[in-house]
Amino acid sequence: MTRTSLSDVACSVARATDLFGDAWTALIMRDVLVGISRFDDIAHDLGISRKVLAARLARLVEEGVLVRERYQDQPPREDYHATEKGKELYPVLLALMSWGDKWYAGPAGPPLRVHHDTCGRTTTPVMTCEHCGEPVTIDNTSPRPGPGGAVGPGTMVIGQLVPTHSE
Amino acid sequence: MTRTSLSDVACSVARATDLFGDAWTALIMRDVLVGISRFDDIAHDLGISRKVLAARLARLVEEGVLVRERYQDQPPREDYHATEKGKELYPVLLALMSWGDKWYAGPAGPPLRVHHDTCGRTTTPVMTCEHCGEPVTIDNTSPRPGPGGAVGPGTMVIGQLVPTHSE
DNA sequence: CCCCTAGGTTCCCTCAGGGAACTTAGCAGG
DNA sequence: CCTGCTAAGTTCCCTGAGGGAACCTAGGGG
Repeated sequence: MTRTSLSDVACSVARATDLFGDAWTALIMRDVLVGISRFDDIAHDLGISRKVLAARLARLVEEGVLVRERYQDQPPREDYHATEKGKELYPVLLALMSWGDKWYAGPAGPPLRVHHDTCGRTTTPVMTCEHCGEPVTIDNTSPRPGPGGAVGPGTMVIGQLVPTHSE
Repeated sequence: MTRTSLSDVACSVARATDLFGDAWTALIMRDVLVGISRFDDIAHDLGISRKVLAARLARLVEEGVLVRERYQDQPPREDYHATEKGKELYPVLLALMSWGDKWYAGPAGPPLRVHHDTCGRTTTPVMTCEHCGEPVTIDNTSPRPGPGGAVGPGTMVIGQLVPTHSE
């Protein structure tokens, strides 16, 4: 398939998707971030093929999202931990989880809750503006061309939309 | 491949990933949300195989994320628009974009900026707690079992982690 | 001596994705 | 009238990625 590599496209969604837009990668990151760090544990937890898991982990290490660390010497054993870059994928997982909770939770409610240690409450995370703190939605934002080029899939349209009408 | 359907797993990340954890789906949603609504336009914009695009659109309509609407009668032509459920995927895209901007933007900066109409500024969206408004990160949160069952991949670990030590 | 554990690698098979040609249906031009 | 264009798919064949299970390697332990 060669999966049409998207990393060269001038769109950060495409770049992120090139790595993260894989059924397993998100779940592997969830596991690692939640504390499941060993190969066999992840494999068993997800029911993923060991071959695919090895490939995904190698890719994630290569991308600097995970690090492979030796946790004992005799015999040598390695496990995986999130780097800063990896930890910052947490909001993506939260966004996915919130959406899944809202639209797919059964009558019993969501299978998992997130406790916000800072304020001591169960939280539903919200995407807000760093400046005003108000929620950011599709309806109260508009795309603008950025400095990093405005060509390629998707971005091309922004150049057409914005100058004419700010919709 | 049958891709090991994850929708039956008691984890909202897995459920969302089952739909969204696909290289193309995120990009299709980005296009539709940004105003690219016609089949040929999306196909051309993304460079996606028409066969796969038809399949993804059908799936998204089936899931209630998009609606197929007739925009002219003679000849009959249909395009695609996001439902409320679809629009709420926007935070997921924003999270992906923010992450991609931070870690993959070239020296020129991000290819696209988001203008927050509410406050009139270019925004970097942040995941915050709905209660206290403070940022939500992996380090200041802890997972708790929810009402919707605590079995299945990933969730099983929460039950082991939380009662013993809140790490 | 054999087996166990942990972290992979190798094998074969199937099926999803890529790419391009074909289909359908109305309208437009010569 | 015949040809061509547009938009939205559908069909075809081919490749290669994912699933599943067996195998490999290296250090302990009984």
